[in-house]
Amino acid sequence: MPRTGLDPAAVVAAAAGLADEVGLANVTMGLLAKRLGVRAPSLYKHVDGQADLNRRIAVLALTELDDALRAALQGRSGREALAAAARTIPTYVVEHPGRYAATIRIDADGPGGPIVAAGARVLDSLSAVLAGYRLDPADTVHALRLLRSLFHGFAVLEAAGGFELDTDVGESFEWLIGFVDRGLTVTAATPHRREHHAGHEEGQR
Amino acid sequence: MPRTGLDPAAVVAAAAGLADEVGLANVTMGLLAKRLGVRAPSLYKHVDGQADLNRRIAVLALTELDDALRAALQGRSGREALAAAARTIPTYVVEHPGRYAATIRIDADGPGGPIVAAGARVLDSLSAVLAGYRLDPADTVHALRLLRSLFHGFAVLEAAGGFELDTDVGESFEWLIGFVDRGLTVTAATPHRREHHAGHEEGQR
DNA sequence: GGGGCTTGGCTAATGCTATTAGCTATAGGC
DNA sequence: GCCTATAGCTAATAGCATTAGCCAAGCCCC
Repeated sequence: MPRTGLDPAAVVAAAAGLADEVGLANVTMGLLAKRLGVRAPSLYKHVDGQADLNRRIAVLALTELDDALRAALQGRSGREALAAAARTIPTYVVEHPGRYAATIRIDADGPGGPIVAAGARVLDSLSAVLAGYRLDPADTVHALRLLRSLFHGFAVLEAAGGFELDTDVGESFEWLIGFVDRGLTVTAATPHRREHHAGHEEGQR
Repeated sequence: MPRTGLDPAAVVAAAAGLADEVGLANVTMGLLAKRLGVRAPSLYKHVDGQADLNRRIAVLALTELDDALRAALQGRSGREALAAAARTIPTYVVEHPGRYAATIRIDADGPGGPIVAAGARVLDSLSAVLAGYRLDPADTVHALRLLRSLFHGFAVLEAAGGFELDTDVGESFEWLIGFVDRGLTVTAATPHRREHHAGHEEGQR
């Protein structure tokens, strides 16, 4: 039994590739082992079972996604940056559906965990998009959540083939970017008009 | 072996409840059978295996969600309708995470399938929200996709506990509704200015 | 009211999955 | 050139979905 020279990174990379090819759910230890020219139990010398494997794929995916985002944002700002970021995410999801799926079905990972850290870097990159709009600081968190929800939702629905109608998805995408861009622009111009949420503190000021 | 009086609907209902309690992934045939006071193989007399069960849960969830949406939209329009719809979805997802999860991990279902039909009804309800804004018809499809992506993304992220920051999620939610409402209002006022997508047809006109 | 067919429930068996235990031989440090 | 840590192996266990084949409960119709 010759040493194959495996290490955790190689196992995770192979698993990620396999996930993109056959779907995350179909990545069995046996199949992955075969891909690596090894028997299934040997994988446990490198990763700590399937849950751990999923977590590592998720970290890989978030890291790659963040790299792609940073590259796309290089030298852009404002609407350009927004469009670039918005395009990057669905592109990644379509190219690497298995990897991205791993980021969704995470089985918890403490606040200090590597998944959260990798996710935080992605959030930082998205924040960079917002920086160009010079929002009121009080609006920034909300806008960030808007972008996250929107990009995530759009990417997932597109990857799942959820848009049945025949109107071109790319066209919707451009429309959507324009919509958000205009919205953020006027938000920046009229900073933080405090919405009277559900009746609290109306009246004065 | 007394007849228990099961039928497909009862099995699906039990499975949906179980999914909400223990998570969709942990709904095993054995556990479901135990819940129903029956042995696992007996379930196959009512349901065609696990894939079929998932599909049926998805249809149930989409139907319930649509009912909730219609109820919430009764007598409302414009921003009121938007807010009501937007609130309904995350509420449903938080209350029925297992059921909603089933709608995401669907393993395809032909264009005529019941899942697609149920999804279409939800889309119709969302369309009703847009009706109040009197958008240019050319904008409607895009706006619909915006709402879907946004609501879906927000609901999933909230249910997954994806919003780490300490700023109140409810506050973000109100902010987000205001953002979309303002955006849709101005879109209605300046109908369908054709975006020059990616460089095509600029110049004249 | 009884005979027969439909059918919902059962047990037993198969095959796939992840995972653990314990062995062996290899590669690198000295 | 040995010694040790360890990458890989085989064998075994346990949980899962699913199929095959049996049996009795209940309903329809006479």
